[in-house]
Amino acid sequence: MEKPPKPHLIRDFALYPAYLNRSEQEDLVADLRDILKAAPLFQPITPRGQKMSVRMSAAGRFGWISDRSGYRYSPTHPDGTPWPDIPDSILKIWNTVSGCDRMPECCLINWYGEGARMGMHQDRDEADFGAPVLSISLGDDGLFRMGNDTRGGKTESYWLKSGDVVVMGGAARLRYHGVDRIRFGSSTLLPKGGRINLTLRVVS
DNA sequence: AAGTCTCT
DNA sequence: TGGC
Repeated sequence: MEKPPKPHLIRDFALYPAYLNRSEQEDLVADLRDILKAAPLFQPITPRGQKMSVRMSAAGRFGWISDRSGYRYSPTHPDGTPWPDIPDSILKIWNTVSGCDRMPECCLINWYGEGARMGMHQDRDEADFGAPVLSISLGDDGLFRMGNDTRGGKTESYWLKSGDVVVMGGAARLRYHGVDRIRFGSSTLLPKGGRINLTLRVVS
């Protein structure tokens, strides 16, 4: 409970650069390996039949999934099994920086390989927008773009690096955001390269 | 109700 | 932007 230094604050979007040091990042990756053994990455399909370029999995009571019948939180992996628990190493980060009294119910795991992107979207499948969304970057640099409460208008871009933590709460909670590109191979954290983004959310 | 898509 |  000693950590958070002052974040860069941009319109209620808080960026904690280098929040995790290298060995903390390595410990997280080791925890993720166990999770992904039980809940393998899958490639979601949008309701209109297009493959997303990121690969996903999750931990916690819910994972976010997309398929032809829509976007939703699901208590099970597409293979039918429940998601693994969110490890304490990750819950600790939530408790230290989220400023939220509820625990996260979903730890989404997004793996971005070479060329993977995430289109601009809002996180709005949750029941309580009072709880923030917390994101942890691991591996290759990713170009994150923040927009506004509606589509269009001016946006701001930031290169997120391994170990960075971002909190979208308050007025930033429902802003459109996305990932425009990955600098594939820019980090040595993940042996196969790529970027992992962990997103913690209260969903119910 | 669309919606993290792809196109300009 | 379009529209399962």
